[in-house]
Amino acid sequence: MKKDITIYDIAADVGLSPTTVSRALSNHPRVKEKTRLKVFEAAKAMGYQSNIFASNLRKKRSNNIGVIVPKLNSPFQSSVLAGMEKIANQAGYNLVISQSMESLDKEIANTKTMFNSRVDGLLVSMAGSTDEIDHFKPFFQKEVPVLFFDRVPEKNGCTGVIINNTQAAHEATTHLIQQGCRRIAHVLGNLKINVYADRLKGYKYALLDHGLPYDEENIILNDLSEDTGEQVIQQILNRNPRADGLLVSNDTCAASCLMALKKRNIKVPEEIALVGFNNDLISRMVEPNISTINYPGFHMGEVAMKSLVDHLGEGHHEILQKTNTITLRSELLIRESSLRKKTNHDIRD
Amino acid sequence: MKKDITIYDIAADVGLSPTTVSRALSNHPRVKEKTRLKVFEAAKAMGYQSNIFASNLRKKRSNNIGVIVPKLNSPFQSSVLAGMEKIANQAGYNLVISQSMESLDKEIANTKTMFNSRVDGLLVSMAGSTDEIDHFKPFFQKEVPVLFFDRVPEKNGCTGVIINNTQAAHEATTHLIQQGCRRIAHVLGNLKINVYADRLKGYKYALLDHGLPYDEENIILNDLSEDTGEQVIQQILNRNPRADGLLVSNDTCAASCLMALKKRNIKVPEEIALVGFNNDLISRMVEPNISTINYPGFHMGEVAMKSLVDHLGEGHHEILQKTNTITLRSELLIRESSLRKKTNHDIRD
DNA sequence: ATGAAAGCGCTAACAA
DNA sequence: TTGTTAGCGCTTTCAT
Repeated sequence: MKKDITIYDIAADVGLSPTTVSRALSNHPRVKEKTRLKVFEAAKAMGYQSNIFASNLRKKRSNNIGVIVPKLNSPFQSSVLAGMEKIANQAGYNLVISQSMESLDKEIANTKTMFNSRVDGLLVSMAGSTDEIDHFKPFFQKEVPVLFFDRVPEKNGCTGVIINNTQAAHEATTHLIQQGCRRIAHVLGNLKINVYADRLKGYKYALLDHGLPYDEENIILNDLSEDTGEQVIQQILNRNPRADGLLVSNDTCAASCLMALKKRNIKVPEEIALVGFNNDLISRMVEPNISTINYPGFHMGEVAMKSLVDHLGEGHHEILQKTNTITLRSELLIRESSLRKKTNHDIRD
Repeated sequence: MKKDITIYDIAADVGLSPTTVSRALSNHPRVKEKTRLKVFEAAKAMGYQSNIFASNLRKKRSNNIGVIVPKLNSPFQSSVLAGMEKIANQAGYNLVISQSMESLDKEIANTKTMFNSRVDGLLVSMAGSTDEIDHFKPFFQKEVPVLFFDRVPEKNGCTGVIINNTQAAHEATTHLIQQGCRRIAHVLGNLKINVYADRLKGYKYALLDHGLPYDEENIILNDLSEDTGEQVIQQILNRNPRADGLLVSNDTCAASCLMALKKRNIKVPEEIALVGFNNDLISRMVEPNISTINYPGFHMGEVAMKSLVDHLGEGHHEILQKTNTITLRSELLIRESSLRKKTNHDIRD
């Protein structure tokens, strides 16, 4: 490997000090325009590449932002990441991404790695099995900003970007009730996760608000993956009277349930009305279209990254504390899978 | 910000030289076990965090691997990334990810950023508008390994991980012909991209092999996004006689086409048989299920990252040259959308 | 098995 | 506007 060109080489070449070269290259205002140009020219001619390691060492920052997600290959998470990348890129930050695979151990390991690689900030959507946040302590202690999104710790004092899951589930459940459903089953992921715990609350409250009984047997827990539908529907059919409404916590599982229902010639929405979550592509593509909660992943990514970047840029360490939680708007999209009668609700999509 | 603990602090504490502390911390063999333990203990007690910037500066490597994809939020790309993350994580590398948004300019900018941040290696799936690879020259010159995946440059000499797109399209087209299709339309993305150019070849050869005419009007180009189906079907219906087979270059667009067909009560597969690409979730969820090419995204990510990591680990700069192209197996999954008569082909899924 | 010394390339405080 | 000086914290010869 041949030796890299350094600012010393440039300095020697143009007859200036390394300091001036450094300043010129970083567009420091107190450098004569002519000097600046001369330096840039020489740098280009000599094939100079700034050594970011040295710069990092001096400046004590990496220009990297870490992101830890449960799984990279999920429609929601990848939308979030796309939004984050957009903003980070604009702001001149690099994105270092890792996945926890829903495992606390991996999340801890990833957090450690992120800390050791000295990211300037960390964005986290927590793993399903995570029930404590001790592993973020090093960040807190060192005052490296940590911002949670979507799946946030219950503990107070953590900053996060979320939607109002309680409200969303309440709205969806209410809608089902308005469509005439009286026995609504609710399919959820791990209740340790705020997202699902909150939705369960919203579901309960909606039942309560309409004088319907809450029955634990209507709560079905699984990992919401694409092949869970059969089992969900099986479980529903085992009961008598069976459910006439189904609120599923993501569209993949909702679509899977729909398939299982269609296989058995159970009419949707007439016999069982169905509402999903996320507004994934699939909810628009299956037949009937699945009513769903429009969950703004891309936007959530943008907002989360924007707050972090602003925070880093301005250097006040209070903002992130002040704005403790950012709640994004979500909305129920009513489609064929739950619409039994025409109402004032218009189908919007 | 209070001062960080350094190896000097530890050295002072345990009464050793910084050198020995450094060696102990990196498990150098020529350090007495007892010393090693003592150092680790002190490090832990004092809350030491290795300064990776200094280490990078000395070792001239970042432990980061860069990845540039066209879009983060695509089912295929996010699977690839998941596979890459898995391997990189295991091997102790961090993933720095950015997206080109299908734009050459952004790809160039991202490449520059990756180069400046001194990633140890780069994985790239090229943007649609990229038709030259000059922007990777700095990497080539500095012998930083660059490995392409899926969308690779036509130019020889670049290492890449791909599937045999020509063969895949050939197989799919042949299948449609065997199902009795005689006028097969082919929906593709930007033909600058090897992926689509190769598929077009495979499609043509298959027609040729079966004595069918190639008609350019059967080639439909668009961005394969979720709302392209209407337009595709419109275009097909404008012709007389209309197509009786449809090969679409991804499942999202295939599903969209399917919707448009169903809307018009055109029977699939009877009137128009349909084959997609990628084996995305959606191909299994719509009705009828869409026949598709199983495109191993996750595996492609694993393989690409594995080759890169191996290459970096072993330090021989030849391997990557020798194995010029790794071709992964893909396969046609025959489902309802194209199966007109029972054959020996079993429906596998 | 341990240590001394040098330097990776940059930036920031201070000086001129 | 430019330069001098002094590290940032680590690793790596080379010596002991």
